[in-house]
Amino acid sequence: MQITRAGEYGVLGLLHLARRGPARMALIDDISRDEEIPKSFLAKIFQSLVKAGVVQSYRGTGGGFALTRKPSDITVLEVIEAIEGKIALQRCQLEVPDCEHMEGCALCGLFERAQDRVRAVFAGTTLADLITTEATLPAKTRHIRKLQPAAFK
Amino acid sequence: MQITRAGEYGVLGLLHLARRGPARMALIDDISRDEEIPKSFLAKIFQSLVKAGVVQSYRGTGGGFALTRKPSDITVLEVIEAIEGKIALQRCQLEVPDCEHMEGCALCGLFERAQDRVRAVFAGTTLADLITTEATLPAKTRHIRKLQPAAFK
DNA sequence: TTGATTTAGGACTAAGATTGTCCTGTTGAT
DNA sequence: ATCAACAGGACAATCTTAGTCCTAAATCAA
Ligand code: FES
Ligand code: FES
Repeated sequence: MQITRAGEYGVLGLLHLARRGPARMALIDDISRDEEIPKSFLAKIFQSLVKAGVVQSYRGTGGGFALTRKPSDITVLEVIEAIEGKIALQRCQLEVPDCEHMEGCALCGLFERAQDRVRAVFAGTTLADLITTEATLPAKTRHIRKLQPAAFK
Repeated sequence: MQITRAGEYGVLGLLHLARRGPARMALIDDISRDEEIPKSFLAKIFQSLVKAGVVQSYRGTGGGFALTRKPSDITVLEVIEAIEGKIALQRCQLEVPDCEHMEGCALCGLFERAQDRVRAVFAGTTLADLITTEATLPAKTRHIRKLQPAAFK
């Protein structure tokens, strides 16, 4: 599976949360508006993130979502795989492989190596890293501009 | 775009050709049968490879397909991108980006880095490499078993 | 307790991509 | 001429993506 909008929206949504600072909550409605992500789709995505334990949800008035950990402890890999399932460059690389050329095929090994590289890149990047990078980008071309970074413990 | 069956079939088809040795031709019919790839689909795929200059086609009786270069001069990247277009982990990475979060978004940079790694892996592997790897795999689990490797000049 | 607010979860759908098939050429050899 | 083979386009079935929508459940507040 490739990285789809769902994964991208998930990371962007969490970045929004991360920029709010520790334990600050945000409504789906607000995130959706600020990040320009379809609301009901984002709601669905955040359900996966709750299940994966990346965020916690609170219902009712004054509720919303909050990160369960510091942004520097949440990797992009974790977020994307929580939403899309394990990253696989090709069907042979899935948990239950469904490629009929299976069993030690040379090509498979290559796909696996490539996939490992991708996962390593994502595993080595946290939400905090992305926020830091964001700060180095020219302000007018930066995607998220509604909130300033805040300190996490 | 992820690596799809078309790309996989393309590489497998070329490996078949490579195993035949220099300038030996093969019919779509034969490749299709030996590699267990749907014939008309493979025919379509090979059209792209002809256009990309990786193989040459000969029509009429005694025709078929032959590699235009040594297997050690054909990279997997080249083959896959000839068939599927440029490898992109995500839509932001396409030639004409269609992501509305564009313009210096931090996430984009990350996707780009991951994608570069993938392309590097594929760019660093040739058909000859795959054939060599194949030889180290246990015979009964090897995918392609119809032909033995032959020396290319 | 009633009602407003907010997430949870499932069913559903439209559009697009993938994975083919099929038919009609075109080219070349005999 | 005729047969063998690729070329190319139109078409179709299936799957995936990218959502929407509706009902329920939890929570808070008056
Ligand atoms: S088993 Fe699918 S490409 Fe090797
Ligand atoms: S522009 Fe699409 S994720 Fe950055």
